[in-house]
Amino acid sequence: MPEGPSLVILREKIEEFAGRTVLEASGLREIDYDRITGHKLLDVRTWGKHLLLCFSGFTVRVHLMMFGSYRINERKATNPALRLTFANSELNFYSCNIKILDGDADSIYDWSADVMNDAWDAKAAKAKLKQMPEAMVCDALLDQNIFSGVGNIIKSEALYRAKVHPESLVGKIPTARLSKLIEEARDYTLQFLRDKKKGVLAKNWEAYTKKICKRCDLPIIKDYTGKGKRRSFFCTNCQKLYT
DNA sequence: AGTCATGTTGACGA
DNA sequence: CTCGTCAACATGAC
Repeated sequence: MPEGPSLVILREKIEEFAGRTVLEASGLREIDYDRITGHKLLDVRTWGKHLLLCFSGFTVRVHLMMFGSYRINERKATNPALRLTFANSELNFYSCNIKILDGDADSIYDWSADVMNDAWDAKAAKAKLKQMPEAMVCDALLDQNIFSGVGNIIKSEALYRAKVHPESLVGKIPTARLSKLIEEARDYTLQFLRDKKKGVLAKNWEAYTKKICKRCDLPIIKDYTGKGKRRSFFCTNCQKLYT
C-alpha cells in the first residue's frame, strides 16, 4: 500500500478530522495511549511515508510499513494498532508502526526532503547524493533522508525514465544525468499520485513488473540490486550503467 | 500451501 | 567498530 503518494491520499481522506478532540485512543502497541486521549487533533500531515497526527507538543507518527491498512468510520475484524475515537467517528490503523514523538512536526522533520512536499528541494537532494559517491543509485533513491516518500515502484520507474541503470554508482553518473534522475523521481511520484487517484497506477508502469522494454522491445530484467537487495526492473539496453 | 511483496529496524556474528 | 546477514513485524494476492 504505502509509497509517499498513498500517504498523501490517506492524509486527504482524514484531514477533516483536524480540529476534533480525541475521546479515546487505544491499540495493540506498547505506547502511552493515554497521552493522546483528551487532546485535540490540530493537524494531519505527511512526511514521505510517515502519517503525522499533530497535537500540541507532540506528534503521533503512523507508519504503514509493508502491510499497513486503515479504515475510516469502519472496523476490520482484527484489532488495530491505533484507534482514535472522536464524537460520532473514528480512525483505525492496522498493522502499523506507531510512535509518539516529542515536539511539533516542524521541529522534527525536514520538509524539503519530502518528494511529495511543496518544499521539495532538488538541489538539496543533489548535494546529499554528492556526499555518497560510492553508493549504488538504487539504494540512494530509497534513502528516506534524501528522497522521502520514494519506494520500490517509484525507484524502478524513475531510473527507467531517466535511463540510468539501478546499479550505477552515484559518483559516476554525469551531473546532468543525475539532475535528470532527481527530476524524474519527483515527476513520477506526482504522476503516481494522479494515476492512483484515477485507478490507473499499474497501467502506466513502464518498467515495474514489466517483461518487455517499450522502447527497444528487449526483455526487462528483474534483479535484486544494491545493499538493500530490493527488486529492480530495468532495461540493460536503454539504461546506462555508470561505474 | 508456499511464496512473494509498494518497508524498516534491530540483533547478531565475523 | 563496522559490515553484512538475518530475523522480526504482519497481511493479502496468487
